[in-house]
Amino acid sequence: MSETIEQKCLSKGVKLTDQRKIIAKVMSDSQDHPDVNELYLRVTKLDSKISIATVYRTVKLFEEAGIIAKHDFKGGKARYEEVSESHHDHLIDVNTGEIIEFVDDEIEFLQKKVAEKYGYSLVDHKLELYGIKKKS
Amino acid sequence: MSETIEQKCLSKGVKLTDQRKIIAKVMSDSQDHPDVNELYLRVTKLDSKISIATVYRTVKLFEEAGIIAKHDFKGGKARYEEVSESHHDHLIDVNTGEIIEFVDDEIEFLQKKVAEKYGYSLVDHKLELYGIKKKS
DNA sequence: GTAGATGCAAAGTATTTGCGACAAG
DNA sequence: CTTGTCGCAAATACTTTGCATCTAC
Repeated sequence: MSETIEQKCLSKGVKLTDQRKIIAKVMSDSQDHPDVNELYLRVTKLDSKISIATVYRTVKLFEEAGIIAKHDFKGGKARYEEVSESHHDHLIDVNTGEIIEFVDDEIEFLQKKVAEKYGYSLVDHKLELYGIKKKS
Repeated sequence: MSETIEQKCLSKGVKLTDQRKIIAKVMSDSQDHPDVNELYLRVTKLDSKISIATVYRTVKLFEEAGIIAKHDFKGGKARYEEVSESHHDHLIDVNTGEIIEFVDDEIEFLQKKVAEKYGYSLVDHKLELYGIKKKS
């Protein structure tokens, strides 16, 4: 891990309140992709007085600062994860909800090529694969 | 166009009410990716008595029958389009909101390969590219 | 005739916001 | 100090649902 969320806040001029420190810690410790309510549950274990409004405000802030990433997987709720060094996409098990992170350079390259073909510069992309586990 | 939405309803045993016929027509005539409210506006131009609840119920029904596709592009609202012969993905202009549909067989193939690699059968996927138009 | 569809309004979710109190820089 | 943040509750946006009525098959 190169830079902690707290460090990123400082370098981006985001004021570090107690609540934000706790939310930052919870995000860092999360290996999954929690939604706001799940985040709220984890956060209130560390400080029971934090309100869900603050969690909403903070994830939005962190997202706009490029510190965490927002996903809209099927299910209606926004889910978040810390932005890491390496970009990756998601393979979602439609039965269990389990999420596998993967990288495929070839696909990345082809995406850029498609955008170019239509006269665009790629600024962002979203790739989600939904699958069912094969019996082995 | 091989089969109309109405024909698909019949072959899937979906009862064809007047409201559904109108919603089917509006979907067929739409070349864009309307959200439910936009759909409601278009539908009520043809029959002002259709309620938005029926539009919600109908798009859900059509989606479950595989007749139309639901997308969750950035913006929070679900958006729909008729399912056509050819599968395609979307390139979205982040400035104008314009949506370009594209197909890239190589990417399709690689997606399947990624899923296999992790022991999964691909049942669905979502690929969205977000770009800005290059000055030419 | 009957199971399923509709319209309406009320109820759910997910998320945002106004405001007075409070805290970081 | 002063600007921005927090907690609370009310507000908003999108979507679903209970119920009495109506309609396609």
